[in-house]
Amino acid sequence: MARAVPASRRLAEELRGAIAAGELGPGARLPSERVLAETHRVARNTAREAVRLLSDEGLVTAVHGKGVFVRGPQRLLRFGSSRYSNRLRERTGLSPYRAEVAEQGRVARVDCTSITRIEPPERVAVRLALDPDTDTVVRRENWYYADDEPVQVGVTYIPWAVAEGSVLASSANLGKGSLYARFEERGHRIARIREEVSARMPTPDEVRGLAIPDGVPVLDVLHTGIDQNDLPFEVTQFVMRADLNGLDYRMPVADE
Amino acid sequence: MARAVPASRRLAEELRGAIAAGELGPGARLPSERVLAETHRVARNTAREAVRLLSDEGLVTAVHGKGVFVRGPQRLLRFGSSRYSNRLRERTGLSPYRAEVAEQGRVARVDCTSITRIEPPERVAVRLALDPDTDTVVRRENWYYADDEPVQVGVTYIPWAVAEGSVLASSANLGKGSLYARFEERGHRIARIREEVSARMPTPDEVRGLAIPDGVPVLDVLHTGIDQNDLPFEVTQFVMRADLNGLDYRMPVADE
DNA sequence: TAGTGGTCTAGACCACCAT
DNA sequence: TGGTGGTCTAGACCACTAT
Repeated sequence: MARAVPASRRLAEELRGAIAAGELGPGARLPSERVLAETHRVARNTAREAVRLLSDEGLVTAVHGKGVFVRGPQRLLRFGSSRYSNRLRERTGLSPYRAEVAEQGRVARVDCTSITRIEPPERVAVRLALDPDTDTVVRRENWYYADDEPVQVGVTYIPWAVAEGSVLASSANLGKGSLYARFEERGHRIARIREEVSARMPTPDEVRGLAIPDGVPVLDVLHTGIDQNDLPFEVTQFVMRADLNGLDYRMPVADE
Repeated sequence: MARAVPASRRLAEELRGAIAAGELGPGARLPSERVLAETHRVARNTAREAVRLLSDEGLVTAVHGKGVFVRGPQRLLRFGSSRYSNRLRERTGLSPYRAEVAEQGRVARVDCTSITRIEPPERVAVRLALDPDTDTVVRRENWYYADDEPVQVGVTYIPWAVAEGSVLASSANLGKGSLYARFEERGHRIARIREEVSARMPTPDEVRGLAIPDGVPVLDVLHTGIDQNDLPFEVTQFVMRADLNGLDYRMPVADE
């Protein structure tokens, strides 16, 4: 005989089915935990456990005092290599983030919350080909919002030799064309990028800072900008809410 | 006065601190739920809740009957555009997956578990520029293992016009050089790829199939292969355990 | 057999939200 | 004020692992 399926899982499966079948569409409220418990003749904790299973899958979100709601698919902000296109930057004067958010009819905001000079973390030093003991970098922390909702954090590391004496090292306001225009003035025109992508659950700090619901992972992207002379001149670590952001890369395949 | 922090969260924080400080290193066993409950003077359910918070963060894994263990960082299998390199394929005869796994001293295995002919899903049809009502595709499902542990699933869709009459449409065993060598024989040499990356929590099916622990998301990669004439000839959806897989892309930036 | 995590009960009180 | 989710208690029994 088949192993018994726990009541909480059966209830979860039933609700999952209702969501998949569209009986509970995006935004719909689930029956309250107490109602679920009563109708299914289980303790409230058991019904609650079922809801938690769905929440951990990212299917529903609980709102204290209001109820549990079905999450709908959200339109993703899509970022790819084109966001670093020199042409795009020169034509629009818009940062790639602003362009993508505007495209979706939302309001973009970017805050530079801190600029410091530090010793580079190990993995940053490696990618910038710096000596972690003697070289320093400028660390710029940026928060990205869409309609005042935080969607990404980016921490950029710039070798001191590159940033020294420019607004890169001192000012939150970078002026027209933003970051990469300033790099170009310093002799570094972006030619190639490397992006190392992984995904993980957010840390408690990230959950707070980005207001991340249960059951939503983050994309962790380590970006390296490389100039016309094959020199890496900038590393940025992006942490993105995975329910609001995606990546869209187009690239040639090495031939010959 | 500051809002009170629930006991379960305080306990979780304490354990998180012990893990971060290295007092509980990778592989270490946490005190049992009953011991935690007694030493912290809370009910077992409360201690259990604390452990669950850590589990949902991906910091620990519970093993029924044995205990709760600290998860260590695992070495990622890294995949990027180079895996589609024609040169690599021609030089080694190895599939890119096998090459990466071998590099890490692990044993690779790939199983093709099904080959069917179907109407393409909407998003596949769009990327292959097919008519979803009249065109059909060959669907090949592949499971990827490292040391007999499942790490990825890939579902490849190939237009019938491309696959017709070749082993692509019929045989799990593709022969030397594997998939892309066969495409080339059919006149499609891979020139560019597009990869659309997102992350999410796994479905219950994926949890079962890939044996995914709690607190581990998946990378969901929609890959499109494009040939020398700018024709898309293949779409693959990869679902990868995010604790074992990463992506590593290097690409030029559009200039001028 | 003893110890572990997994599930469940039947309560209780608190914090948040709408009316 | 009444309904919602959030937290907690003090038990109970089951399923799995080790010895």
